[in-house]
Amino acid sequence: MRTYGQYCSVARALDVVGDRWTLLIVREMLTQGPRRFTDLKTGLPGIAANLLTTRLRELEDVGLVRREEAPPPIATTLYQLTDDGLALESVLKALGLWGLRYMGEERDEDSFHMQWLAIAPEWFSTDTDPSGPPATIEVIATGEHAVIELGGGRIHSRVGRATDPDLVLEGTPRAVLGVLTGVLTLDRAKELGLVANGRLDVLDRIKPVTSTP
Amino acid sequence: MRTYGQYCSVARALDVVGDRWTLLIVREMLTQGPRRFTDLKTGLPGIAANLLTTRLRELEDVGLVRREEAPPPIATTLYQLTDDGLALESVLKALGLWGLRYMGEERDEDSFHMQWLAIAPEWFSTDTDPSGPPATIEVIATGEHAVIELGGGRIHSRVGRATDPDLVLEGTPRAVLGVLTGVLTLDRAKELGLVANGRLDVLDRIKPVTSTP
DNA sequence: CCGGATCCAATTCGATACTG
DNA sequence: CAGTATCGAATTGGATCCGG
Repeated sequence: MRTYGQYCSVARALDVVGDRWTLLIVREMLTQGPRRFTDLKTGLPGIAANLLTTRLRELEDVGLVRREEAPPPIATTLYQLTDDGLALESVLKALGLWGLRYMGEERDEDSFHMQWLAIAPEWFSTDTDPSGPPATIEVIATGEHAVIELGGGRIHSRVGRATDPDLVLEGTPRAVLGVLTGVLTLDRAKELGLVANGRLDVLDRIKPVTSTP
Repeated sequence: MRTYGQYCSVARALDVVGDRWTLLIVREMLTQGPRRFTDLKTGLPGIAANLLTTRLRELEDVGLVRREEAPPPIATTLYQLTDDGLALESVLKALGLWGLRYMGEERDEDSFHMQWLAIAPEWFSTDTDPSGPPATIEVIATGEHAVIELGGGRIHSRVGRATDPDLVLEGTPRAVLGVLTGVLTLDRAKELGLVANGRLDVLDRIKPVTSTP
């Protein structure tokens, strides 16, 4: 772990999590919970196995990750974030919110996992009608499914299928992400191939969070 | 600029600002305003000149930095953040707030600049008495001076000397930072060598911001 | 299959020296 | 002051191999 050698909390933070891949490894465990080595490798297309090994050991050494030997019948080691690791959520939210400005272009070589899209409305959007009735949106992109649930002023999302959703959205990752974060109007998203079936008014409740915390 | 190749806004953000030194270069311009090449190099102890050149060009290419040829008598080029660059403030705040947990240890080899300390109360603390009278704190560490001003619920800080401050704090960077961010009690800081002269009650108005935005 | 370890090529970084 | 040029050191990426 190379250090910047500066007595500054930003530099200190980057000393710990500034290396390549580190924050993306944290993202995986933060949004998915305890993961096996192979799960992490799958969720991080392009990472070399030895580098993942190295990073996990570094994260363990600085106390951001805890490894747990799962008992039989699983009989494998699980990697999970400690409280200090979980506290990085605000950093990932700020980075992801800022990075939304670069989501306008989809590159052909880009990999995609539904969990990256699913977290977007939970982190970057807000329900403008907190006292409104609960609502469920099912999202489909590249054949994968996710569920967005609104209720009590909170937006929660997870990978998987919904039973009896109020609205179903299907399209490219970009089109779906656009409407769920408010950077695309529904009309514009439809021009990009989005198909929406159900109670479209639910979308009016979703607005982007204001940038400055 | 190596890319992670993931359609995820966190990964996209790291594609742009995840390289070594990049966020620290942004920190300099964000907290200090437009800077010359040499100013940046001075504020970033340890960076190689060629790497600074490379990073500045990359930042310019992605539209986060604008270079401006200052007219005579300055006759030099100034580097400043664009609006997209300024929007990284929330990322640096989140990182710096998280990184405070690592400020407990001062390493002998660490470099220190007053501007790194001065930004701390502005970013990581809050005035719990917004309707209280304006107050001025002068801070001295390693021979450098800074001014912290409270008033109207805001905390503002800058490098330099104060005229007629309500309180003067002098000590090691760690001791001063500790009291200004609320991670050290005044008594504990005094044990670490802090000298405080003036209206100590002003310190009671300063509390750490809550972690989650 | 899972969780690595090992090896090697490609890339990036850091230190120093040098220039207009 | 504001960078280039150069070169060795360190890091990263990719492939392969291995014990349970």
